[in-house]
Amino acid sequence: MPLNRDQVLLEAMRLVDDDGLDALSLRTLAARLGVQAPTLYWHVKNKATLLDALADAIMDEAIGAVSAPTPDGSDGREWLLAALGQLRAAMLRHRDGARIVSGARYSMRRGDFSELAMATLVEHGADLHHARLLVLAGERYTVGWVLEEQSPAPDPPDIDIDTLRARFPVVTRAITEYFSAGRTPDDLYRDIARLVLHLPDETR
Amino acid sequence: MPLNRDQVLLEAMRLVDDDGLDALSLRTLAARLGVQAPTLYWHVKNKATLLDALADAIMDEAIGAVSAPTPDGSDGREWLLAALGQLRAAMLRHRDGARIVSGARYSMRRGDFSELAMATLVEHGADLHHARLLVLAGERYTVGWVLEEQSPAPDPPDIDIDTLRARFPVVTRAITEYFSAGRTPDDLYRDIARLVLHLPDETR
DNA sequence: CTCATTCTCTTACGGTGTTAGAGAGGTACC
DNA sequence: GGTACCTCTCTAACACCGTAAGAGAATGAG
Repeated sequence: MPLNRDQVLLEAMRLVDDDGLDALSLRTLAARLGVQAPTLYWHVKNKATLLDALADAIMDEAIGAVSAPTPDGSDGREWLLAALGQLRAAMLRHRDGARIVSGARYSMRRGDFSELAMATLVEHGADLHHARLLVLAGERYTVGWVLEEQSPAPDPPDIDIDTLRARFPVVTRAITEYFSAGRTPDDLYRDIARLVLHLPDETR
Repeated sequence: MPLNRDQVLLEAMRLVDDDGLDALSLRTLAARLGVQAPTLYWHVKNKATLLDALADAIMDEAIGAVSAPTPDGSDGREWLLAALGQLRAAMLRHRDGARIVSGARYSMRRGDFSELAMATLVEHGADLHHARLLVLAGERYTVGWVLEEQSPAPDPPDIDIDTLRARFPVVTRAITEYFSAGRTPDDLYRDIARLVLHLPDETR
């Protein structure tokens, strides 16, 4: 039974999930599929398009998880908040997910997400101007956020906590205050997203 | 006169500005400095730290360009908007600047920027909670934005305009409407940033 | 039986980051 | 003056990378 493009993509995603984007080479991917590296070129144009396909897959997950638009009277921004949460979740589900999405040279699925979001907002009564600003703000914020969230923490010997406290007093105070109240990174993402979308602050 | 770490960094930045981040290899960098590749290891630990140093340099430009905090009574968010504009400008000044900044494994200067921003906001009377949310929102949005802004447009044969119109009707309508009014990408960034920071809409 | 298609193979090229270690040049000390 | 050290650059090599060219096996159609 011959290899198949979907199997290649699936195994590529597994490899990335296991060992990270930097560990994805055509040779190791081929090895996991029991095949030689140049064979992959039969199924995939080159590595760049493979990465684009991975980005598409992540965006598909996000779009698929977005709930159906709520009834017309409700606030479209609440729906958008949930949609952005699904986008974040889809990227978070895969190691280096945000890097993959943001690194794609062109992904139609990213456009699909924006289209869905803007159209839904307009359906809910937003004018085009605000829909545009809200969706762009939300998307860019979310990608930037997860990019940071997934970047590996520096090695402990590399940096020590007291130096940080001294150099960044306000920042450290701000984050310890936030998390000491039992809140999670998910909460922080959501609280800021609500700010970005001009939804009422739900903190405390 | 022996080579020097600063010259290495300067030439690396020049190379990136000329030919893009993907063209930065230790061999070509060495060649531009009239030296063999392994020589660079005397001045720089490895390529990753070189990239971190480039990110630091960009962040230094941004921090250096940030205006002195305005008098106490004024709105700190207007100051933050200007600071974020300088961050964007610094990344935009260098090819792949946002990729370099977002790819840095750890850059103290990014912390410096956040600290400066949060401290200034607090100085201007914001409480810690809002300072935290505003700064994080603004930074992540800005990095996400410029990352997109600097990603190369796909080749024209690769995608055609009518397909886009059909697939993304609302999005294309939104962006053509925006730019047909004579507005620039700079305006769009700033309009959305004002939304993110809850500053009054200045559009039209 | 033959031909064409589909898929995988081997071989190879030019590039990458990085290591090991030799060696040149200058400076400091005995 | 000799000699030990430090600074900086070199050559040589390793293991890896993405990718191209083209041979060859397997399969199915006419």
